[in-house]
Amino acid sequence: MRSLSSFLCCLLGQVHLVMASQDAALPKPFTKIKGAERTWDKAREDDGGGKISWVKERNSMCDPDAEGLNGAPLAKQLEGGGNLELSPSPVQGEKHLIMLQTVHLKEGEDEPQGVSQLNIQQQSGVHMVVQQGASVLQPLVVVQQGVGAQQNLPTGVAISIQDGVYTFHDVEVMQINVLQEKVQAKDEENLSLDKPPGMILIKQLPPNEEGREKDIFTVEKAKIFSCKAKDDMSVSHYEHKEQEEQAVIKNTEALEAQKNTRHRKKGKKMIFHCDLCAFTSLRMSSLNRHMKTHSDEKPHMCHLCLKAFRTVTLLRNHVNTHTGTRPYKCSDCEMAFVTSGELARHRRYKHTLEKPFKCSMCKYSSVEASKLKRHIRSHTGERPYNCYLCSYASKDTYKLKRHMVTHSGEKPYECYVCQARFTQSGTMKIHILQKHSENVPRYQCPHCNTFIARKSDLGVHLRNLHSYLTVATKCRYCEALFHERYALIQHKKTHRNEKRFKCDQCSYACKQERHLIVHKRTHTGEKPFACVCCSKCFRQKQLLTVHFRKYHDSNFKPMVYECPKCGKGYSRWVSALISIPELHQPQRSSGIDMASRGHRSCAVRTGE
DNA sequence: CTGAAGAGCGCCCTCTGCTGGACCGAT
DNA sequence: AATCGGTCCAGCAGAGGGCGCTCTTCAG
Repeated sequence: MRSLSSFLCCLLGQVHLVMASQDAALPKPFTKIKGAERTWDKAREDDGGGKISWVKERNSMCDPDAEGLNGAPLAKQLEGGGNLELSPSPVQGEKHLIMLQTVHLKEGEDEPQGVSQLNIQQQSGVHMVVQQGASVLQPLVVVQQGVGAQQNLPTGVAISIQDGVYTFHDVEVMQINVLQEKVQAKDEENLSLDKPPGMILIKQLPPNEEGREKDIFTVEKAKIFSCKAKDDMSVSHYEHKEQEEQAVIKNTEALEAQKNTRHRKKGKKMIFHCDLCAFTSLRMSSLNRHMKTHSDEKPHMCHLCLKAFRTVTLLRNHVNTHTGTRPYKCSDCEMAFVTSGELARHRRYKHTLEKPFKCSMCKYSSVEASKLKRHIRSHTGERPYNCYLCSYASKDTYKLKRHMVTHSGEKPYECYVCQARFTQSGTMKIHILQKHSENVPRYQCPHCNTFIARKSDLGVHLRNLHSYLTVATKCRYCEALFHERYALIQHKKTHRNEKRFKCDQCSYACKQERHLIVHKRTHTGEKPFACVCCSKCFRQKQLLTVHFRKYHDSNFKPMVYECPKCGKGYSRWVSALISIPELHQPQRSSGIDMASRGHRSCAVRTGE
């Protein structure tokens, strides 16, 4: 299928399109509009290198006497069949609202009657015709039955003006309106590439090549309205709703001169369609009711809060929220709801567990279609909601909102016990549970007796200590091999209290290697620590330090521990302590009979 | 014209798991 | 005293459940 951009270029002639794009195969965050502004030459290239014809149009596209590019009358060109050249660039600085319609035809069905079949291009079942005799030239994009479906594209994609991707199934009538309107210089300044999806930005280029680079924005916002397009997952109402509304206003103004409602034959059925959006209906009453959605008229006012509503039903539902009236009560629980739909959905969630929306890629199913749509994003990776402060993009609005807290520094959740503040409610909840609850749940490791406060930390514990190591680790003290760190650590502890460092020259054994090294000096006679003052050598650094302080440091004042009973001084605190029998602490004794050397000696001395 | 039923969007919530800094005991 | 490693803890994001509300469709 030829891209619709080709069609529009075909239709508009020297018109520069800037459009929102959609990648149907791999949806991407649509807040970043991928469709870059196309250059004039690029547009020509995209159109198939001359396969597309161009039609020049004068002030009014409906003018049958308008000249083609080559100066021949338009009607003549049309009569000639084949290629029609359009060039809607009458006066620089004018806006256009193109009226396009797509009509699904059944196989073998001809174009609608009363339409001059100006077959601009026909490819893959899509071609464009121009309505004859209409007050406004209304080219129709005609889609033969099944064309859209054959693309296997998601339903509800009203139009995606990107090469090769656009579907019309589900959209019975589409209009692209190009309004002639004086352009303001300000519009040029406001021109942005970041137009929302579904917005077609059309630049009017001057007829001469030189002026194309400084083109004037003539067709600013030819909005493709489509209620169905809301189904498209790549359409962000979150971000573009306001812009869409502005576009609606613009188009509303544009269409002011036209009738609000028109009807058109589709086969033998009468189709009523809204001029302000793609809404269609077979019933006039439905259209009339729909038209109220485009108006601000809300005649039904709540007497409690003065809020106005379009319908009595809406008002009643609203008033019920004031009064707490919930007429629809669940028969299986205490829940009650304002509407029957809420009750039905509640029953599916809580009681019937019916989940009609099933994911084709996994076993997930959901009660609501929107939940399935959200779930599918976890398969596609689509992240439509972009943070404007960093590169983060979210799959739904709530996560983006939650993320924005990281920029504001806000901590909305406060612990009611210690007033500590948290960014997420879940974090606060676990804080209260761990810090302020009596029966704190702890998670026991299934492989050892370790208890860990948080499940997530148990996961870390399992990964670090109990995961299988393909390469076995050898114990540093023996030949044992272990594939699990925890087992190795436990094994090492068995070496902890054994005197595993043995002297090879005597029976000496010790727990620490450094002690063995010092001991071995008794065999070798090595005394590596020499005093710088008297050249006396020592086997241990500590002995040298004591020696230096005692004999060479004039500032050194040895600590004196005084016996609280007799006042005698001792060089070690333990000696003073054990001098008092009632304070005697055997564990501090190093095996030497300090008591006999302590107060007893003191008594001897004091007994003098 | 009205109301039920259903669809759709939005919002808020919980559960879950990962990450990195802080803390603390063992070495 | 320094280092290492395990646990504690808060921050943060992924995924999904549930409900409020509005709109469309359709039958009575």
